[in-house]
Amino acid sequence: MKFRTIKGTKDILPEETAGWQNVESVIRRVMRNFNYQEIRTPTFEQTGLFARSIGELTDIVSKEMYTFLDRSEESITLRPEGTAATLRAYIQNNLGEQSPLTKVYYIGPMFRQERPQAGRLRQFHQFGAEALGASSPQLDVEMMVLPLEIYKQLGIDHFSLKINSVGCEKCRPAYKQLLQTELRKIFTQLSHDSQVRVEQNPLRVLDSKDKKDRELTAGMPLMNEHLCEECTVHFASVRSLLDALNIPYEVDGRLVRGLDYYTKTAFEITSTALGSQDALAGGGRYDLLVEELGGKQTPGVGFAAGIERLLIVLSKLNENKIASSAPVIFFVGLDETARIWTFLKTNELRRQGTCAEVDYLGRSVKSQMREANRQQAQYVIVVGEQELKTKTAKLKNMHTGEETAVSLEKIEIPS
RNA sequence: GUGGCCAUAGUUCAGUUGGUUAGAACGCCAGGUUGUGGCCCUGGAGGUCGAGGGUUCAAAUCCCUCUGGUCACCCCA
Repeated sequence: MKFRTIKGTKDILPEETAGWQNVESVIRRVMRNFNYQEIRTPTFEQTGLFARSIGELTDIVSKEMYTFLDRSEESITLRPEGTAATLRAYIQNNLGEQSPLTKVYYIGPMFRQERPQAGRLRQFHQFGAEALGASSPQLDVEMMVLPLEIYKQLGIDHFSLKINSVGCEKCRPAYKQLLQTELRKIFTQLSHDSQVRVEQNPLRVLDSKDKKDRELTAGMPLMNEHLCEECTVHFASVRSLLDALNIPYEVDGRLVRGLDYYTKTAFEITSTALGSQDALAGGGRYDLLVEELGGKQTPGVGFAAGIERLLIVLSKLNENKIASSAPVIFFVGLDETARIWTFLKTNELRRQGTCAEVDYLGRSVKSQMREANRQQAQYVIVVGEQELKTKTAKLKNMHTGEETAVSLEKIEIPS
């Protein structure tokens, strides 16, 4: 075979699209109910936008981005996530000047050049939301409720929500130093990856998946134990709002997440139905990011969720079985005259809003009937010389096998 | 980026210790009396055995390289 999809990319085939569309429509419906409006940004941006927002030292920026020079030698990157571009659009179009609070959602492909595995692709799809302009913990909670509600409406009830507070510019630096001092004491025993992080991003050491690192850092001070007054209150509000909404969650003091821009709240939703890539959604607050990207100081919160991973969970639970569309009526033409008539009639019905189909391959009656059956057509009308002469035909119900007379002038389909 | 496993019809898989024209099921196509599907029956098409090299009288089968897939590490959606 000459051409294949690029490693880590996939065709979404006709038999799968009904399931995708169903998921997308639930996402859009829930977003609408929560009063979020869709935003669509380009799939590629200036490389600097991502480097600046996500963080130069993160894995995403340092080794996973699809970056290339375009013909004018500008460095371009295929978006690895949705927040950066959304905020860029927010700033560029002065959305903050038009209303004090902006609530938007997006849905579309993202790109990261990682080694593919279960639940991880190089082009994958995310949906997510951002609320810009308010620092209320209510919005932090809304960002958790949104994906949970979408999952619930799709029939998923088993997931776990982990939350943490990663502090702010006031309390994080002091904690960071404290943690670094502790980490340096056990430096030589840490895994290579963690050693690198001790200086660059010590909080991430606590989030290491390495078993030995976990044991070594077991008694270490946690960020959420060293929050400033403002962050403490904020975190407590988030928790009490979750309690009030009866949403089960777990405080995980080690949760940091891989993007540098989070402040205060960080959260993650995981599912045991997934393999080792078990994160279904993640998000958090980013009160410094808009300013970092050149906008006015604006607080914000958001989340992002993977659609492929959601579909994996749904298929494991045997949910989201959406039947693809089938013709309401299938015409069988017997001779050339009838074939032309059925083709024209099919077009007429289609334009009136009925899904109709004919045979285009010049097949036998038996074959045409088989085709109608294969396509799960609801009704079949066989048209030949006789039918065209009398202007009446038999409407066959393919489910019951029953045949009733219909006028070819005015085809009425029982509802 | 590192590692394990895998690669045979459209699909899911068989294929003995290397040995004739590489099989099955499902799917697809066509028939089973003059113009009717589903079940059933009959027949048919469809494979450079991932690619390249090597060992051998002989390779789908053994060895090497590459490519692709998959899972895991790392990280994340």
